[in-house]
Amino acid sequence: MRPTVYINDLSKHVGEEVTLKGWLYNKRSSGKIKFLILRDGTGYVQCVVFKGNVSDNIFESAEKITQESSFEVTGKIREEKRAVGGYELDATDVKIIGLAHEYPITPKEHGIEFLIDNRHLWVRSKRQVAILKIRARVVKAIRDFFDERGFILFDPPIITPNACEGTSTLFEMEYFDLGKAYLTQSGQLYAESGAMALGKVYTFGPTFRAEKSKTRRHLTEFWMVEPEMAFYDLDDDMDLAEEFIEYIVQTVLRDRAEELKELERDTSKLEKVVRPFPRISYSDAVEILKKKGVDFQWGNDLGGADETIIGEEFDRPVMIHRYPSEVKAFYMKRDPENPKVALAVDVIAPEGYGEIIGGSQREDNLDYLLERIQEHDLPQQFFEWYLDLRRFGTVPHAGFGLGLERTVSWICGLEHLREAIPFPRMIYRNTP
RNA sequence: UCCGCGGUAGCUCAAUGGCAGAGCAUGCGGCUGUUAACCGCAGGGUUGUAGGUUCGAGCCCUACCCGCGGAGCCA
Repeated sequence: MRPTVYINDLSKHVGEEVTLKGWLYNKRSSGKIKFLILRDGTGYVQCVVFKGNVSDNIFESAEKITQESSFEVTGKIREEKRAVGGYELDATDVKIIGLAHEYPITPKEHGIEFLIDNRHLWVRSKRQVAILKIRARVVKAIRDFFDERGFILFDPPIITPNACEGTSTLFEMEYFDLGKAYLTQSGQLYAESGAMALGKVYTFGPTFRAEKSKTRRHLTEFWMVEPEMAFYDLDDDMDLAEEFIEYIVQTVLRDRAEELKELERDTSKLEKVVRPFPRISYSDAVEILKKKGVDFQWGNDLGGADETIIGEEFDRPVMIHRYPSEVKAFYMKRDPENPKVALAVDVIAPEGYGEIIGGSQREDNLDYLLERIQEHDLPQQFFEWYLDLRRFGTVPHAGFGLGLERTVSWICGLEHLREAIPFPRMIYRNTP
């Protein structure tokens, strides 16, 4: 039943007769010759049906097959410069498997809303296939990067009893007799526990935010990878972050060049993503904004527009460190040399793609951490286990979180984050 | 929650307050090398909903519904 030959293996079958199975991407015809573009998920190949070469029945099948109908086609493979992909199949047999009736996504342009309504079909289109292949490669690059460097995968729970950072609005549920529970917004606190057990760990999974964000940079469900390392300080954290980003981008450039071309991505901009990345302090960033005429007060958090302005100053991702501790999470360690700032770092992607990494050195002192929890008005009883990590052999440690969809979006040069995940979840949409 | 924009054929969009249209898709016909093929013909409409102004409303006014993008928040 399963196909014996896939389109991306055609170069090994030149001169042979093969049977391919897939769907009709598009059809063009000219009287007694028909061109059927078959796609099978691995590629596209043009199948030529000449009236003289096949029976009337088979020619009729080629005649009535519609866009996105599934079919199998048999014929000899030869090299052909005129055809997309460089190979062509001279059909001797065409069998329709499932005839499609009025496939809604036509070769002409569609609005994003309509396409999202038909996301289950939209994933078949060339552009979406390219994006999804790049996403899968980014995921593998992430795993390879950490696995090769001695990190251990450490899976945090998705259902949590409290808001990890106490800030974001979370999805809430009734958890049996135990009261309210929430979908996780980050695996980080749990990763810290893992780092104390295994040294270097990373978590990788979906996270959830119930914020009513309606922008092209937000999803309510998105994937995040969060490494956490014992005995790392902020500088070590930044070293790792830039090596990590360089690795992901260079891997995709090497292994997914064809897909980037399909997306018409300007790869010269990605080629520049090599270490070292510029590192500036928050205070330096404020100076840049002021020089650019932005009315900005030291102490405020950087907004999306501010990040874009700073990002445009550099041709590679920029690391902004030492933010005012007031705007950052309770677990971030304060700079011993300046308690007004936290040992935090955000990595801003170029070309206006914004924050792709947020990280910090964690507060490892029990008393300071207790103060932070009180200042942030957090329920201490939920954090006792987290405080135990400071009670029993505390060490300096650091980590960061990288947003998968924002990274894919930047590498692919997408207009909107929702193309970077198979089934995006947004504030007013949970279908299909 | 606030601000801005939008809703017309299956899809993308036109239409000065005066006969509701085009391209794509679909159906039929033509074409032996097409590259979002092309050429001809045909079917396809409660103009988001409700009300109002007007001789006449897709267009102007009011309310509502839905969507989009931005702010805030964040990856």
